[in-house]
Amino acid sequence: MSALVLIVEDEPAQVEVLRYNLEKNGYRTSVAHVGEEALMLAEEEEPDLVILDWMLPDISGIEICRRLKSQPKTRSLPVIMLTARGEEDDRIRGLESGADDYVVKPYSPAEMMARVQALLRRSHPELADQVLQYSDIRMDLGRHRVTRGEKSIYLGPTEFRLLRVLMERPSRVFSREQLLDRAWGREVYVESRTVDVHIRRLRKALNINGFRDIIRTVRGAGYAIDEDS
Amino acid sequence: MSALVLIVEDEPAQVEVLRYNLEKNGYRTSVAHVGEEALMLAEEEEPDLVILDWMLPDISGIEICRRLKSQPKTRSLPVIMLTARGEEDDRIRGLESGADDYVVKPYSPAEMMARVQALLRRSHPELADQVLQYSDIRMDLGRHRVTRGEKSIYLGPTEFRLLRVLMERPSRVFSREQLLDRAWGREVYVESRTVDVHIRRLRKALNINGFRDIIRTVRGAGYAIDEDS
DNA sequence: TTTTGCTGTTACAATTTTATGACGCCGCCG
DNA sequence: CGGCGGCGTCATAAAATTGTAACAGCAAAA
Repeated sequence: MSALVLIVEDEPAQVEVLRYNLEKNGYRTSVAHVGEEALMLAEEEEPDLVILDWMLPDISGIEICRRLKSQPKTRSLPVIMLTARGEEDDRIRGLESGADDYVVKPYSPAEMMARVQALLRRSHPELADQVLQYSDIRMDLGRHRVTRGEKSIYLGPTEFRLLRVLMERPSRVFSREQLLDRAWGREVYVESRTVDVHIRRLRKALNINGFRDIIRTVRGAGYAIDEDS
Repeated sequence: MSALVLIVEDEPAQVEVLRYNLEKNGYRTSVAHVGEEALMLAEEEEPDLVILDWMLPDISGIEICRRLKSQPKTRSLPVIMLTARGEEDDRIRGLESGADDYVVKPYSPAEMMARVQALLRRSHPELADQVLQYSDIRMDLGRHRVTRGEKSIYLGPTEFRLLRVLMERPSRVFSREQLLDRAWGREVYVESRTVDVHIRRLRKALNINGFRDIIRTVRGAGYAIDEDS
């Protein structure tokens, strides 16, 4: 199970940027467009973190933050405040209201992700592991676990490293030599055909009960992990 | 999706050279002629890299670079500074202002492309794959994938290499011998008529559902990839 | 118009590349 | 020590790719 992040933001474009980046990093997301909804979802869905826009149609971000921090159930829920300008004043008021961190717009996605991870590490260390995700496959590197859909996938060490290499750059085709380099290590000498066998083992594990094969064979070139064919 | 490169340059001729070369390499481009526009586009369009001329009508390149580097949102946006002369002084000031690389005019397009790719590889490895593009055909070499319009085209290894050779120099006519050299390799001996057959296979794959034939036969000379007939 | 030389197409067998199943070795843990 | 899981290699089956020959069409030259 991965961390659930509640996004509270009324601008659809902003929501999409956040959602895209969060999900790419393996977090689940939930969205509230107005303040009331935010308070409700914070109770109902028990998110692990909230990204809260300063300006909202109904209740101000500050007020929401204050209310979250006054309720026992949501008190320890980390909040990242999203402010339009880096004005000192806003920053102070934001932190006074109990926000755990704040980010000024415009921000870089990487920066935001770093802060999310930092806060999560503080509150729920077990949720902050690095996770690779592609299509319905999830790799939790910290826990060394792979899931597809809801199913948990068991992989041997070599298959795990192999999948990791492929997942780090989805769609890219890796030659057998490149795969040997990256998943086995430079100084190991094994037949390049051995890769075939491990690809086969990986496929077998991944395609457990009827899942579509997600590893693409490129004749004369190598393998890639890919949505289609 | 390919990388978007913002060109900031007031001289139309320079812009065209850059644009032509960037697009040939599969990048999308966006152009600003003056500094203000550059800053705006850098925010609005979220380019993946900026090529920034030193001398501009309004704001100097250095100043723009400084501003880009001072904003959180654009801080990690790689900048290539374009300077008129290779004066040491300018170079130092350019790098001081935060540019990630600099190129002196006159430069070779190949050099510029190499630098663009190097910087992209550093910041967004997934966008740095080499892509050949001509008309509506796209070849993503890293993904080993060819598309025409929205359709994905499947090619065998030889057809893929053959198309690559043709795409690297659109409109140029290659004799069968040249094609054998480049797509098959020097030391292979095969009948030159074999090229015909592979050209046929390539055409068949490329003209999937009603696309116009883009391979031009030049009687007595060879083949070329070309917009018309 | 006829001839001649190229090119387009198709079918097919040979070759190359992958997929798969089996086997034996090795190291680790009980 | 014995069993087990993981790994690399091989042998063989299965696919995909490829080179050629043969013939039909077509274009340009005579």
